[in-house]
Amino acid sequence: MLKMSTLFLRTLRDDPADAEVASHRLLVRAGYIRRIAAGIYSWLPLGYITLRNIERVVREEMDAAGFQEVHFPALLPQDAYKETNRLAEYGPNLFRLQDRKGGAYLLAPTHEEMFTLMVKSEYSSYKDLPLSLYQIQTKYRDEARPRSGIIRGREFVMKDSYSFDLTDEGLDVSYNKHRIAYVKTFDRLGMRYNIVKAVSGAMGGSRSEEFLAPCPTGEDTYVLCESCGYAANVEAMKSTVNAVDGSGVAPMQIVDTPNTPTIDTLVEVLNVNFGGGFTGADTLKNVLLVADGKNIAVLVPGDREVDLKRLQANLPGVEDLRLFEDADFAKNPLLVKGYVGPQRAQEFGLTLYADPRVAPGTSWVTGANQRNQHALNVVNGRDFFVDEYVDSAEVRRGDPCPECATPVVIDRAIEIGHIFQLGRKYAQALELTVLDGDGQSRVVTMGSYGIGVSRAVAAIAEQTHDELGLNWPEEIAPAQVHIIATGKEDLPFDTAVALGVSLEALGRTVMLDDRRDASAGVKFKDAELIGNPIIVVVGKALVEGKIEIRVRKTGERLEALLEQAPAVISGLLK
RNA sequence: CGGGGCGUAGCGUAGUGGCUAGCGCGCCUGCUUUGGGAGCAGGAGACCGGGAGUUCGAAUCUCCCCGCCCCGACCA
Repeated sequence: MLKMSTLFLRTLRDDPADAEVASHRLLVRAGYIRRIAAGIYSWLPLGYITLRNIERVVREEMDAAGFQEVHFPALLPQDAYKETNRLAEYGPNLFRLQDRKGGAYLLAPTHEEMFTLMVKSEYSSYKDLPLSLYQIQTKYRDEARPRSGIIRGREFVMKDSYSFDLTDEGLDVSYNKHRIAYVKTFDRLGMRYNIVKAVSGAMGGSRSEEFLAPCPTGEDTYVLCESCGYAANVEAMKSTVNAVDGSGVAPMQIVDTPNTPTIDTLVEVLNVNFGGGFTGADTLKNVLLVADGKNIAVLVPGDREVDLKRLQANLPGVEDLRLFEDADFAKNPLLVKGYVGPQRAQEFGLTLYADPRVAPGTSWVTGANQRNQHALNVVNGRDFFVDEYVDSAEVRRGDPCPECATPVVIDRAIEIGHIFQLGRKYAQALELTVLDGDGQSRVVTMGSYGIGVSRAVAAIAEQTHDELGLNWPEEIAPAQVHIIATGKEDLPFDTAVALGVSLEALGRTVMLDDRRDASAGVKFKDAELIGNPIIVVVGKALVEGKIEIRVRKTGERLEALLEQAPAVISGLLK
């Protein structure tokens, strides 16, 4: 029983000045966490109990799925990460350090390498597969910008699992087992979430999904089709636009459009000089970029921006992507800033990418590659030729669902889990092979699966809090029942202790506010701030032999006779 | 890394060159109080983020550094 008279806890009446998002504010105010440095937090008793409750649920579900728990050090030699090139890939995001002999170490940002090597050193036969291992470990990433309290820290607790299979079909099975285990886990954690298609990215691999907890303070943007259930990270959203017949379009025509370097100025001049009815959507925007040192052009409708994240995610292998700068224009005098058109892209040495919205046969107004001139009736496939179609335009609310064409909604969310078919990249690099039934050496295929455990504390707080404070689901609250004793006599305090003992005998976790010097008001406020699901008040109603029960989530209040109280309270919980 | 904001007691804050740096919460002592962050009285707690400078005099002005928060770039 957690007794508040001795609990190491100090709640704050005021919001901390350096906390903005609700989870951060409330976790600090309620005495769960304290900041040590940017993105680095200490856990006080209430916070640590909550964190361990989440760990417990995660562990139980992983074990139930037949995955086996191991544990690696957070402090590791750099060697393995060198072999997989992740030292370079992580760059400055990696905490690096030296031992006294000058040996190169790091604080692990994730553990693919170590798991791969561990399996390699123990197993060598296909008969040992499939295998899934996991750990719950502290990870370190030197984020450029830690933010939102515990949502994005530089030190965080993560559950990471890895599956090992001989075949692609086996990987699918392992992947699906993890997916099911994750659904069970997040359901038990009382979270609202969507399973969303994600981009596999440079790591390769065929399948990747994110578990996103919708929340306005989240960092991820995703699209959701409320009709068919399609959900995707904006980067992974597919636009489906069909080719049209452009054969009837009048020939391309070059017109003078003085001082129209932007879409807005162009549309204005078009409407004044060339008849009305033009909008930004009729124009074609030619965005010039440098991709790993190579000049490329991306075509999007003029009323949309290029989403750089989305573009990069859909250009596999490209590591460095940036917009053209003045210096780049200076080096390429044929490319006229503000008047670039795709008509001579290949001639100019540009690889021409187009968003699918710029479909074959569509006709556009675009730059004429001459200052102060634009071209009308520029038809894709007749007047310019796209090298490759790539989803790159910003995604908007109302865009058609790729599965059923219903307008999609866009929402923000916190990523709480990610399941990912890694394929053979790590096994190949670190030579994890097994012998198959024919005695042939085969590279193992892997999956990697993560749950942000400490982040889940914040995500749940974000989703469940109200204006009074935190408001935990019962599986993870510091205690299921929060008993408050009021008054100055011994009776309510003794009664509260006895009630707590009875509840614990029924398997319930109990927190008891037995502070003699705190007023009832303080105890009520603290109980609401701390956010345990059931608040029991032992006080005034005691003269009638009753206690008062309040359900934190609903605000519902009821009374129970003392002798029936344990059963009644317990009955309110799962 | 670019842009913006901020750094005064455990927390929230006032104080734009001039007395001993003020207030609220919290903390300690005593009395009173005990169903919605109680009252009175007394008290402890701050080299005003650090350094250098300007000045008779700096929390306050200047420069440098450090730290924190927000937006963006980046990133799970």
